[in-house]
Amino acid sequence: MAEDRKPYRREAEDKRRQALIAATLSLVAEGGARVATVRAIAERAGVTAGLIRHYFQTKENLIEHAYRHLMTGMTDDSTAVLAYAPKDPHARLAAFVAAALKPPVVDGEAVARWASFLQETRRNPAMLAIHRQTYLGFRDQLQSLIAALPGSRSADDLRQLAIAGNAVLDGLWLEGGMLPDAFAKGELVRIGIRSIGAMLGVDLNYYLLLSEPPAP
Amino acid sequence: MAEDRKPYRREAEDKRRQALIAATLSLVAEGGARVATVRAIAERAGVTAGLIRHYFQTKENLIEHAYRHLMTGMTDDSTAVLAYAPKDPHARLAAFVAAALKPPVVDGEAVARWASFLQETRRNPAMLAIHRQTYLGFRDQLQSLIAALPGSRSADDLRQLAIAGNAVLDGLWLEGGMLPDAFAKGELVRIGIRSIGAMLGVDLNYYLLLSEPPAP
DNA sequence: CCTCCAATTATTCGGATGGATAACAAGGGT
DNA sequence: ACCCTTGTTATCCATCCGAATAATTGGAGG
Repeated sequence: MAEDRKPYRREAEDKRRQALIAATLSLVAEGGARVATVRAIAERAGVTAGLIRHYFQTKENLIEHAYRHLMTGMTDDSTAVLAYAPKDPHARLAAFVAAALKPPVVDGEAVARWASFLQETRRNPAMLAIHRQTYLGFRDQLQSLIAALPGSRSADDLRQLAIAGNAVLDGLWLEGGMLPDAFAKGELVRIGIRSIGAMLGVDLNYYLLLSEPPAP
Repeated sequence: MAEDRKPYRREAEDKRRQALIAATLSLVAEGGARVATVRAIAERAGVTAGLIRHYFQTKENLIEHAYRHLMTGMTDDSTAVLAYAPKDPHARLAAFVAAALKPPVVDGEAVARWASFLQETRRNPAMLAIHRQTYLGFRDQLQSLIAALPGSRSADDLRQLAIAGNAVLDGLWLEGGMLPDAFAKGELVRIGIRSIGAMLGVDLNYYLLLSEPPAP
């Protein structure tokens, strides 16, 4: 009997966990939760199925880690633009809104991943906690950008504007990802800037042009 | 051998199909797509698993029918209010927005169902077509309500307002269903009315009060 | 160069899944 | 009253799933 045992390298715990999470996310993006089986995940990560349980108590635990990774990553993609944004609060808000309505944030695969996980939040309290945490995190980010605008607003006013602005971004992100060819290039950004500006009583479009001069 | 064969009644094709679709939706709402197996669906519908293939070529086909049923039902719940709404176009729009942001439209189970199906739209063209059709149907409904307002708007303007308004409703519907206790009673309606009104330059809240006098 | 822990693979298990086919019977047609 | 169509149940099948356990081997420490 020729025993051909798969050769392997030992890797750092962190590297393996990251690889398994990445494999999970890519599989979920392609085929939904159905195809993200322990065997498929392991194969994509270049290991065998048993190893998953060595790093995560259960498959659900791996799913939770992948979900948190996905959500914090998307928030980070939106907030990253603030590092290079101008100091003017209007321009900062405009840049944030625009970033949230363009690739890589707006992306069909991201929507598919997000939806796949969403259904799990109903019966898994840990997943629901991650959802709440990341949703409120993004909304607070938006709220602080609004609060930085000149003029004073009541706390209740700020809250309502942040919820509404977040809803616009969510809705546009969703449909832009699901039906990309139903919107012209740049249309989502234009609509988002216009409507959030209208809610705040500010012409954000002007400031967007300031922070993003047209390419020559 | 005591042969206990399950007694049964023959039913009209339509009745059986409806029962199977209803069973599918209720199962998906409770436990996501994972638990909506042919056996579970059949049991909830009071039949045996084999019957599903008698009415639907495959399980996917049943899922498609269930998805269409869900989506058209939700649109209908929102538009139903128009039958009793006043004639004033502002009040009609306000009533429509309010209906879309209250139960039974805003509902955690509905969000769960919707998300479960959403992931299927990426690889199943039939499901994507249903999504596009129902999304555009709802948006067109909103656009026609906006078009009925006094004052003339360009076609492009109308389109942008409908997309933005729809996005607000989508986003609020989503988070209201996912995190019901993160919002005060009536808060979603207030925010939706306020922000869509701001986008249109109209105080919709006034008209909402007109069409919905406070209960005594 | 050896040793030994643990990272990794391999094997096994009980059960669930969707689909296919065969057997049966309900109830309308005549 | 008795067919006979077909709605419905029952059974079987190949496959896959997540988890548990056993067997190996990589590679760091001495």
